Amino acid sequence: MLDLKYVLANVELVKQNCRDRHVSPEILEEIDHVVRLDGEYRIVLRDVEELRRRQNEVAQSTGKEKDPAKRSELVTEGKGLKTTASEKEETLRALEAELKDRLGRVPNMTHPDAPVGSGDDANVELRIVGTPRTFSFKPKDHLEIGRALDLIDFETGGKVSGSGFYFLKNDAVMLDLALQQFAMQKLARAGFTPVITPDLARIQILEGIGFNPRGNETQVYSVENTDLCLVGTAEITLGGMLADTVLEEKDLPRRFVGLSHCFRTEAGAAGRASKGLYRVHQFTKVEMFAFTTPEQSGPLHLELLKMEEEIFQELGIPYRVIDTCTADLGGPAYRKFDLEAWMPGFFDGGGFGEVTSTSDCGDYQARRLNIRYKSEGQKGTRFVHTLNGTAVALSRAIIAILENYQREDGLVDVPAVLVPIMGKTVMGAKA
RNA sequence: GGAGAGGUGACCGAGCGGCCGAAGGUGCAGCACUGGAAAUGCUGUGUAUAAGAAAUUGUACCGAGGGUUCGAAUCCCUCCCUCUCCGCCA
Repeated sequence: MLDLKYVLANVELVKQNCRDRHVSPEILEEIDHVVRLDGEYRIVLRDVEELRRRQNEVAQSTGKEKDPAKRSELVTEGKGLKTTASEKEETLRALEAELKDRLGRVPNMTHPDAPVGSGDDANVELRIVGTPRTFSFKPKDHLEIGRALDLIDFETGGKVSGSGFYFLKNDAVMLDLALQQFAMQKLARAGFTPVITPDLARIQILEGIGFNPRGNETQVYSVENTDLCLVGTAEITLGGMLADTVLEEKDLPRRFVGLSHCFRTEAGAAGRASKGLYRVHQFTKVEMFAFTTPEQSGPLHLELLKMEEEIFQELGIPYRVIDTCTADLGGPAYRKFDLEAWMPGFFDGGGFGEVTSTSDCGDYQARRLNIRYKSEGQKGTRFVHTLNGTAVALSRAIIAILENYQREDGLVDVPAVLVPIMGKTVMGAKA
């Protein structure tokens, strides 16, 4: 959620930002509604506060008044005030709810260096690291490899849970667990606090992070008859962890690395690059999350990106770094970098596929989650900045490893850094 | 799941329906005392929001949401959470 005061003072900037982001035209109208509603809200608020002031005054003097006649006069006035006030308060509440609802739909402002535009043409490729391997044979995609080596079973996933679900088997299980270990250990060493989070979270927390659990285009599974949703990422639970708290500046930045299962309905994603493990309803993810001061967020964003790059460098997988254009930023993101790994089976002849991303969300999430910090010797509090970044999304990392490390004999080499964890050098060999 | 107890400020802990944004303590900050420190004493110490140059003043907040009342931290209802005991269970 943006700062209401900021929006009111910068209506044109906020609108231009929305145009840059190619959000739907209704959002631009929301901004006008916000301005209008704020005006109405202030007028009613003034009335309500005046009524309450008088109410308090009357209530106090009633208590002190000994003369029965005067007393009952005051009681009568108090009764009247109560009726008027409660009506006005209802109006006020309605206005406030609508205001917040509409304001919450407006996306975050954008980093001045983020490329403006939409689509892959507008995304800026910052660098390519590593060289895609040349195969002396025709490389398979991860689906073929997975089937041939009995590593991934989509048919059974479909039978048991529906399309988009799968069973990992045999060495794929070991690979999945090894990647979790690898990422967790690396980040713990780098000063991130390891956390295993719940896989469900309250609607309110989802909304604070910027998800929309309600509505038909939701990406989120909800649990019937509760206010709980299956999380789409540990970003939700990690961010929610400190909701409604006030931190000390000296404790910032705080870095966490969380593990959770991630559930996504992928509504409306049919037809998009969705082969095999690339777009699934459930996967496991190791996620970085940080709470910082406004001054720290920029540098820390680069730190998260560096971690993501190191992980893929150590795994020996070529990748490129994308500075995400305005239209592809999610609502809460102020700036976002994506890592796209080389996947030899991605389309014919290979291609880059997104494997991780890291976002600097500024105070957009902190405002609605009410996460603040205070500085020593300074009065008042400020909202923290939040950042998130994927360490490893297991599904897509597995694609990259299977496809990049496949051998002519059909087996798959284990990346060197994972050998000590997996305790073997080759995957898929019959025991 | 059953029975009971409880949720108050950074923390502990009082609180008769009006004088309670809330005693007292701890912690923290400043000042005094000291060669310096400890101990001691004094003073101050929530958040948000509106008005104001500021001092200050108004409003809201004692788990959340409703209700009773002229007036609720205090009474009633619902929900959430924590603790203890019993049952069940990975």
